[in-house]
Amino acid sequence: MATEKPATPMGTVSFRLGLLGVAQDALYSARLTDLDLKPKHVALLCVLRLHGAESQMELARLLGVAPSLVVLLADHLEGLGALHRVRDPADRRRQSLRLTDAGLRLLESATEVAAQLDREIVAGLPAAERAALSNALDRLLPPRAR
Amino acid sequence: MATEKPATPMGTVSFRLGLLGVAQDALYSARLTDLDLKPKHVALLCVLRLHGAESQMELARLLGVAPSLVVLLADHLEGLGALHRVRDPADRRRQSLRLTDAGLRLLESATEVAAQLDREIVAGLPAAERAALSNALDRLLPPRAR
DNA sequence: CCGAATCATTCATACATTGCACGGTTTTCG
DNA sequence: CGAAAACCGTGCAATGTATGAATGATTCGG
Repeated sequence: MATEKPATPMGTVSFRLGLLGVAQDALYSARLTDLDLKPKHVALLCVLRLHGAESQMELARLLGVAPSLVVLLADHLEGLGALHRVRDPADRRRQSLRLTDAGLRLLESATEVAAQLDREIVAGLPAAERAALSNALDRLLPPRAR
Repeated sequence: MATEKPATPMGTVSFRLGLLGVAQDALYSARLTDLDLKPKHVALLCVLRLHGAESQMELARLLGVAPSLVVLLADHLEGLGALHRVRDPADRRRQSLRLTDAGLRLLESATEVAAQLDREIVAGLPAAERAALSNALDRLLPPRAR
């Protein structure tokens, strides 16, 4: 029979998920240095690409970070020419963040870096397990991030 | 057929693993406030419990953090009465970190917190997928952490 | 026995993130 | 219509986390 009460958190899924995820984040961050990006910048680009966002506030909510951090992330991405800030004419308090062509290309590069990481990391997993992992991640990811 | 080139890193396992893992780490950290612990403290306790360690240097290597951070983590845990520092008589440069009974109980509490998180998080997963996820985490975790 | 290497520790520093306050804008409602 | 309240983005100070370099004690190699 399986262990009912694991002796340490190492026996739980959530703790190991945290360990692995944090390591993964650090690794991805290291691989992104050439692109002058951090995982959070990439996350912002992803949301912009996949959903779009009406305002920086909405972005902050979707990313689960403070609005003032979105300012800094957007500042940096704007500095890279990855996006424009456009005042929403309907509500001039809001800034619409628009992905540029350069931003799209940057996102593609970041995608390739992540894909390369995938090749290295999940190489050792049998296909069935890999699919199950991918599936589980989809289900567990907070809806706001999708 | 599956998508050959995902449009964003959101299509990769590693990126989603990072997102989920970082979120998981933050959530676990929040749940640990009552115990006055952080996930890193728990990780240290885990290593001590599961493998033991001859020195703080070895601990740093196993945890993948700077030796100077182990000092701070051990300071805090010693303050909680979770462990003792004992000079290794064979090599008096080294400190042997010994788990106390209180440390064991603290680790058990931290384990229960993680187990509760497991119940909440993986509740929505079918048993087969849950097992596959657990299995995949075991395989992907850097050996040093096990 | 002496110089190099090792360990734990301290310190200064870098970095990410947050909360708060502020100026400009919109909405609510008397 | 107009004033008060709410909202958005931004700047700034503060917090917490982690690192690398310097220090002192100890051990190891030749």
